[in-house]
Amino acid sequence: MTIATKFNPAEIESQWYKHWMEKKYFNSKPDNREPYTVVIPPPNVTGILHMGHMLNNTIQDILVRRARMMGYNACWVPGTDHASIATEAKVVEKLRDEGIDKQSLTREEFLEHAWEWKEKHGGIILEQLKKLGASCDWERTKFTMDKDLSDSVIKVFVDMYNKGLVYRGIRMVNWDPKANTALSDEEVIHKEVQSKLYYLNYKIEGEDGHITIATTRPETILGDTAICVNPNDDRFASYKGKNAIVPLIGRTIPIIFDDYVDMEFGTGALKITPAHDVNDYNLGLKHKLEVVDIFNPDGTLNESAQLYVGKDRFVVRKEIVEELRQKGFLQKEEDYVNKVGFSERTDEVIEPKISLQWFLNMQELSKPALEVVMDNTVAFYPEKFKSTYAHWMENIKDWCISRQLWWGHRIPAYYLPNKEYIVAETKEEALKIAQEKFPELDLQSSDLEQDEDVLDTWFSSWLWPISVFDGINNPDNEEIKYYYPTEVLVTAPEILFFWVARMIMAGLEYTKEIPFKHVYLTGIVRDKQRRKMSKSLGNSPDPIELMGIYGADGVRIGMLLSSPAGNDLLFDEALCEQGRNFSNKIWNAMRLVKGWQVDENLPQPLYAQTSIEWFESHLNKTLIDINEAFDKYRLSDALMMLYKLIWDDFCSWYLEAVKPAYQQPIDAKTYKETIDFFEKLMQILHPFMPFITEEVWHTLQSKNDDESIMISSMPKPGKFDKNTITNFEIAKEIIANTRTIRQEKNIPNRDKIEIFINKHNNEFDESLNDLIIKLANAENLEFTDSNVENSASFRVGTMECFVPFSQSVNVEEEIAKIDDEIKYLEGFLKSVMGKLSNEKFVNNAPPKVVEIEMKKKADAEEKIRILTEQKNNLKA
RNA sequence: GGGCGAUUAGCUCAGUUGGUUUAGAGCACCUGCCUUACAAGCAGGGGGUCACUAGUUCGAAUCUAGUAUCGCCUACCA
Repeated sequence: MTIATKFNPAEIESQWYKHWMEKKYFNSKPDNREPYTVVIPPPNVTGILHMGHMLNNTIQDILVRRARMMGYNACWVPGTDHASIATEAKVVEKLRDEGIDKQSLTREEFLEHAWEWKEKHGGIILEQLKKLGASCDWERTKFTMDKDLSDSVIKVFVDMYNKGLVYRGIRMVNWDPKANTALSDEEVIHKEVQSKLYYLNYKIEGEDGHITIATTRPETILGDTAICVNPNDDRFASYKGKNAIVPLIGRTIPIIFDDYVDMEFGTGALKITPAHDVNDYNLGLKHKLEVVDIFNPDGTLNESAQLYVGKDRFVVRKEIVEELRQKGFLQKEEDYVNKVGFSERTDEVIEPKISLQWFLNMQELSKPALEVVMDNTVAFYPEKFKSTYAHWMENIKDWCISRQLWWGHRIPAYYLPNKEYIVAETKEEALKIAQEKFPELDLQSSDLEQDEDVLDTWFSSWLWPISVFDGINNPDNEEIKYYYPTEVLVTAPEILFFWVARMIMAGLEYTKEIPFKHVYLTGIVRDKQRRKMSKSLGNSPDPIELMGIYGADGVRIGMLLSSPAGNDLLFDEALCEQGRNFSNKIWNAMRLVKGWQVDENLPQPLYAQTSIEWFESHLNKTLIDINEAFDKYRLSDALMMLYKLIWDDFCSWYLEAVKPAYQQPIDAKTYKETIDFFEKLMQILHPFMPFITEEVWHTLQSKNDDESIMISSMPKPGKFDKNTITNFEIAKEIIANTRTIRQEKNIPNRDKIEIFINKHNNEFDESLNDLIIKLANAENLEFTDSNVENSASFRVGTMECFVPFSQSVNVEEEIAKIDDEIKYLEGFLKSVMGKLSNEKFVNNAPPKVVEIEMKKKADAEEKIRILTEQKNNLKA
């Protein structure tokens, strides 16, 4: 049997994935095992796989595969969300390219195009996840606009309306003039921008004087309905009861007084535009000001503005400044840095706009959702996000849930000819209610007009852990009862509020239970310069290409190696390279083992027996540590422990130790143990590197078609013996030291050396001799009570080891080395003595600590004694 | 403006309720090796007054306060 010297992932990865699918290993049905449920954070249908998905889904797959091997009924539900704004924008753009204007289509026609687009592109990302090895139950794939999920959304909306939580109202909302829709506060990103502060003079009515205000938005003066000053500001006291005149349009507006105004800022006088600024809006309400809305939904000026009608707000800003300057209203302009809101989806500058929208009252919903996180019923990993969460939940505002779009869940509110409206799950039901409520109207179905708007996408995502199991429509169904609450949600901290918090609220409201027990927050994937990876920067590698180069296993390892929970991951292809190298190391270890001839009659050598005992203990101990790391979601730690266990301990020490001489056979017992160890290591590694582990597991020992590492039982840690591990460590240290001596003294590896050990009262496990002789390539190992002439020496603990060599010893060099060691020990001893000579330490420190210090002292003194003696011998 | 968090080796990070040989890992780096599993490798090695200052303590990377720098969240100074 010949095995390629270089591991080639491409060949095996697709083959194994196909095999797992055919065998339905990813599929889950309720049974009597304990469930381990994970719902995928649904990527949106416009997306293609990026590095953030890679990290996120790798983590989920690791957790799910491990749970499956540990005997849980693991179920990972995949799916996508419909992404109202992003998808609608894509479809509109595509139609425009085809020369079709959205406005020329009916809602139904447009939706047909949208569905067509979704069918074509919506599944790309899920297909890409398969390349990564994701062990999702694909038969459960959901989409937020599937019939059952849509019904859930509508049902919840109606229910919340009936409970008085959903209401309709005129509010200042975040308006995206590009997408032509309102947004929630969470969809607005505030950025600092360089802008200008314009000082404008408003004439005082019936006087010669003027009052100067400062504004960053001169175009909004056309919507001004007051000027406001602080009542405590003496400069403006004389303006009480007077009016000002808006430049250019000559509107007369009152000068009002409110201590909201900051006397220190600008001129101390503030222009009030209630229609286009949240604060102004509130002041407007308080002082009963007129509201003049000067903008069209697309950000151009409307008739109410009187001037510049039909022109874009930013064009108008430029032009109006010029006009104001020319006509003498502009006193001065200053550079100014302020924060401006941008749409998360379209990057358009948000326009605060008064409009009639649907809102969800968050006050009551947020309270229990805060509690369950604070008391760790829902545990956050890392825990630090609890405080961020608390801060948001304590300052929560109502959620604007309506969007002026077509793609999404249409709001089930039906308007009647008398301007009343009915909220109901279907038009028929609405009609029935309306007929009962207003019998005098003699209503027909055709009299009811459904609200044109759709719901925020998050209004469907927040039900995800419930709705994928149809728990809203059928609260008592077998699946929701079995799979819910889910185990862990793996997601990015960016959507803690958008999504995580709201899922907890929905979960508690509709199932009376938390939706997940743990929330694992991953870091954000950045490039080496700490920039967030983004399409516009072009700094994100294509994951599919990466997997082609390094293998899916390699990329998975690369993603995980350096990404502790909650810390941003500075992605570097070198990490994937490390992953690939690891694959290759495993591959070659397999080649070595598979190349051995087994001789049934050969007795097991002592060195092999010792090594097996050690590795068994060491493996068990490490497995305990790995399991602990998993319990704390410290996945990188777990991986690193495993990485070292395989590379350093198994390959570099164990295999080298048991490896038979060139072209010699190995004894059957050692061979079997080695295969066992190798298989166990592959099983422990499988969640991290599913493909290569399956391949190696099958190659090591032929398995039948119905066996797979992914459904095998995860090894459980057995007993380990501390002494066995410590003794082996001593042997390793002796061997490493002899290698250093070889290098220093230019003793070729193939030349045998001799080793003499002066134990100086130490216990020494002589069963290690055989192993040391083998790995140090020694002729023999002897014990001595005295100094060994003409040799290089080193110390392991308080044991002295000598390696004689033929050339004459450079005494000065040896003495210098010993002096260095003594110097270090003396410094060390001094720090120990500092403690021990301090009465307070001896009296106050726990006896155990004092004891340790005493031991350190004794050890250091003994070492110094030995070294000094050695030095004297050399001098003699 | 408010809140949260960070600062440990060239880089990315551990350091578990203050004490375990005067700080650990991976990568990178340096030296020597094509030693028949692996140069995508092997063997060995160097490298940090734990941001700064003061304090608490017998003892501080770890606790407290302040300073500096950075990051994230949040807010109505036009």
